[in-house]
Amino acid sequence: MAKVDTSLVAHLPLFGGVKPGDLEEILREARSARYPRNSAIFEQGADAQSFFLLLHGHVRAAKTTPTGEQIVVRYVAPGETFGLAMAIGAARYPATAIAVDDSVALIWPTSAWPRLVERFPSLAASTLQTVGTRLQESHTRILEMSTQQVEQRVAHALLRLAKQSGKKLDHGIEIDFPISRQDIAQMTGTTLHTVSRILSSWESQGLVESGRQRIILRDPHGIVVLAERSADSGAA
Amino acid sequence: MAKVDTSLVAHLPLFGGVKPGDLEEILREARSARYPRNSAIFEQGADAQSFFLLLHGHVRAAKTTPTGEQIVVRYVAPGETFGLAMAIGAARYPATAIAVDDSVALIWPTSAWPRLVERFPSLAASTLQTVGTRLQESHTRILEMSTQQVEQRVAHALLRLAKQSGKKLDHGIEIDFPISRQDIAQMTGTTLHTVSRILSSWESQGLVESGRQRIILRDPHGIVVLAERSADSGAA
DNA sequence: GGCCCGTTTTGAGCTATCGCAAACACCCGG
DNA sequence: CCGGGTGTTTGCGATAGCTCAAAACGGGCC
Repeated sequence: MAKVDTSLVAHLPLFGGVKPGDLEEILREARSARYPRNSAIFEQGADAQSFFLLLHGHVRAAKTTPTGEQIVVRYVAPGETFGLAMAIGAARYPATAIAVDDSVALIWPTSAWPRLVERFPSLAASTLQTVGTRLQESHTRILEMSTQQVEQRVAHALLRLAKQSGKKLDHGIEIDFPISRQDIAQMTGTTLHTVSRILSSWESQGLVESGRQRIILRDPHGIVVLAERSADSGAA
Repeated sequence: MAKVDTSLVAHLPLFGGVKPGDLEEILREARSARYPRNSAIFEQGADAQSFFLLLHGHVRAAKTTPTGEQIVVRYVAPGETFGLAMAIGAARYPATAIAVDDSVALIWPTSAWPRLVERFPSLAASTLQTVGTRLQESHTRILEMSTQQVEQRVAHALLRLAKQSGKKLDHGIEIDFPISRQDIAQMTGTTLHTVSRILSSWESQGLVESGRQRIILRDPHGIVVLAERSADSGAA
């Protein structure tokens, strides 16, 4: 088990109220692991034995229905925690986590959590913040799904991805990991067909440039305009 | 300010790790207030000056878009906390809270939160659990909105309301506060018209009995069956 | 007791989006 | 360099649910 350099993670909000020396103690309880692209990190319904902090790569958290339909709960970017089932009192993971790119994560055993929060109460506080923020994002997503049309929802989704994991190019912003039409459909509550049609249309308007599991926002502002349009006035 | 009887609230999960004497200290920081039916407790966007524990009545938390459309985030039942913006690091309320029935709540000033969690770390832990549970419910709701038809979503919504706030009658379960077709529409991402049609149809099948802001589930099991039906086989 | 207002019901047409199906493009491995 | 497979595009019909409209209903207030 390689020792983790504290400087890599010290600035994360998670460790907000933690002294550098203490940070080392926290990290000592973790190990790290590599996950190749498309490998599963944990499966929905499995025992929540660990929680994670992503160091490199990108992870997709997805939830599956009994009938096999799936939605993408979120994409995890480096510096974010995931698999926090235990902190919220769940014994099993409520979703499946897949590395969408070669990824590296720190891993703590779930059993270490009670001890850690007792010793470092600020961990509970910052985790509460994190989970609270996700709850708000969740509500925003519900609001969008309830009130907006598919095109607007896709626009919002792409803008969020760009903000979270966008790589700035001189001719736009590229989403920095492989993402398919299907994935976007599962983020917005629609079908890959509809997403494909929308992206095709946008491409012809010069708003995006896209290909196999790859999307570049050429005109982010134009997409913002689309996203905020209140359901009338389509293109002629 | 009337003193609050600790026995009323001691059993709540929120106060799980708190000693009875300490509980008294926590309650001393709170005041209580009455909210008449249909009055606002706080407005979306307002300064989050307080957080609340509902003692009696029912509260609807709703989120509004810039264009005036609304969704119901959740209904709060007695014993539940709401308005926790501060715990999750928000300076303003992300939703509006309305008493849907004459209600009574305990109120703490937001400013007391840091002190309370420092003194009683278990508060942070139990709040984390609460928020985590809500996050999961939120994800479930997104999953439903993405994969189910309106009728199933309405069925699920009513079953949840019945579980949370159902009053058992000999001829069914009544939802124990005034709730309109519009409210249900805003919980499920549809329109009051569609909800009305669905309830009419259910009524003719003997599944429910309903009227002005009033719903009784006459055949809860039948509704469960509806809720779980996988999008095929309608009635003949 | 009658009136007024918010809620509910119901009809009829419309359309955004789905579902199915088929052709296509691109990337990787051999 | 070619073959196979996954991901993407596009056409076409079907439809669930929306929108608009109007009437009926029910309760509380004066």
